[in-house]
Amino acid sequence: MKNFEVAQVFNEIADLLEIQNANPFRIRAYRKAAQNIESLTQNIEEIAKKGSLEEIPGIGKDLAGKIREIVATGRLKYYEDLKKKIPAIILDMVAIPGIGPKTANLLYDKFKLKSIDQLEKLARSHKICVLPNIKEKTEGNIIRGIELLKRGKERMSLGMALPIAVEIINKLKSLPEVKRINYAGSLRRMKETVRDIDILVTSTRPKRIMDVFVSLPGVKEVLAHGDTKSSVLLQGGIQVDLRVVEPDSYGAALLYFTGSKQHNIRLRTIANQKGYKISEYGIFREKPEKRVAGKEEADIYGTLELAYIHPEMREDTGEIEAAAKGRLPRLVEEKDIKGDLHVHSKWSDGAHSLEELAEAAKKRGYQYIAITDHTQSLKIAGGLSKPELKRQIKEVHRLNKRLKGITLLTGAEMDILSDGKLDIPDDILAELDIVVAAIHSGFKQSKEQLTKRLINAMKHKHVHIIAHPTGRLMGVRDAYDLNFEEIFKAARDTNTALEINAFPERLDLNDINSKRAKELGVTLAIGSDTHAIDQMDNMIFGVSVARRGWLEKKNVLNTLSLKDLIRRTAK
DNA sequence: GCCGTTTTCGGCCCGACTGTTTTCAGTCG
Repeated sequence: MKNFEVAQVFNEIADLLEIQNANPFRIRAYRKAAQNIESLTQNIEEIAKKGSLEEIPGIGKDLAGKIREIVATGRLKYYEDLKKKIPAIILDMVAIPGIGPKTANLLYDKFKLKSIDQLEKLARSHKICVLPNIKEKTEGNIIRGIELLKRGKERMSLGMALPIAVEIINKLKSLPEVKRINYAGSLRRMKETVRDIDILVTSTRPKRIMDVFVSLPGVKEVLAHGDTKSSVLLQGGIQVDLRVVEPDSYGAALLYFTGSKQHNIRLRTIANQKGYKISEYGIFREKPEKRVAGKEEADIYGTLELAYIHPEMREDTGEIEAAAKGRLPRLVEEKDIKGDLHVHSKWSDGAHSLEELAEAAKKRGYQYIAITDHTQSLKIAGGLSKPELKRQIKEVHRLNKRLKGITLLTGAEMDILSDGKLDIPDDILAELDIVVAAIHSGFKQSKEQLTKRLINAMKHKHVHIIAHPTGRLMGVRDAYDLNFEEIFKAARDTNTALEINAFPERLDLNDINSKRAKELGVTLAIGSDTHAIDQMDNMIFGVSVARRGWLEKKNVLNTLSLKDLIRRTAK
């Protein structure tokens, strides 16, 4: 049983309770528990086995019992009973944007609906407006909500969202009315996927900014257009929310819109305990009411006697406690990265020559990059045979004599065969500076087999890094199931680095696994997996995962200088 | 349903926008 499966049950219970009009705080307790379980770095089954479920924040006696039942039987009677009481169509309706529990119940009671299609027909033929408080506009909203749902409000990758946000910001920046502007939300927290893009602006003339925003090119539909808050849909259904506040409220608003929701709730609770109130306009002393701060985020944290918390950590997974004790990690930054240890060239499936790659790396300020082309069993990617690899090593050495200010490291991305062996013999591996190993086939093996396969590769005396350890490709292939505790311990014991692959569809290891790996003393390597020069810029996404995993400079292999790296990788 | 240097009971973050009203409920973030 995986953590996210337990979390999903609790989230669905919360949805069901909402429809039943249950105590909102009880509903929140389920959602909070779900979120905390999802962000655990350890497997919930093992925590249950140890009997320490109630140490998880938000898990008390009752929920601990429910978790034990799920872990033991794979089911939860309470949840199944609840589902029986509520028609599935009501749950479906609540999933439509704009329809909440109240409206869904009302619609069901009146029409005894069987399907969403039926609801759409009723709305289109103006038969819903017989209900109280529903007129033509609401019918229109229901139709639009159904269309939105059908199109699917998928989360988009960070790599897709960030450039869109930057483009909109650049357009709005040119307005003289715009003072400060930044993106917020899960994008600023650099979550691997984001649902919509939040942008915050300070201005004393919000109306004009709103008018420009809702008529930007690319805006397909305006969802809301108020004085301080507007929402639009871009082509492809991407939602962008814009909020305008006074300059004095910038910090408070940025804090609020960056979230996460759980982080904000914790801060507001702490504020209450200390006699303050936080809103998006500032932090206020309650009696007598007086604004204390709000212009900068750091001032609000400061008022609560907390150290400044970087956006990537704001998930209420212990960062607030750490900030109170002054024990926050000093997060690794992009400028700490001294080189890239996962780069492909024309020799296999990359687009550029060794020389072009070296020049691009130098421009980025790197000291080194490792050329890690595929090896022979990965035929589809033009993997190198033993003689080809030998020739490449010679070529790299020859180039290094000529290159100034950048060093190419010899390397390869070895294929880990289905039995854990590598596809190139040891004598040549011994000549390489950096050996990266990865699984490219046989994904369907059992958890035990895959775990063993990776550990065998780590035990190999020449392997330095395991690339994209779980093999996931977002939207294409799920991560394969591994025993992470064993993998991490083996990585630590064999002095093998695990990769955070910076490719936006991979980001593998992810944030949660990286955090656990660090806790167990594993070193991580952030690799861009570049196949074309532009992709070197993806490094920022890998660094974001590292920051979300609380990693410091010392936890990341490629923050080492060339000299230290060579010393460290001499196995 | 959880939680406790105010508490084992009584709290639990806070505000904007919309559509329908004419002071507010519902929904959303």
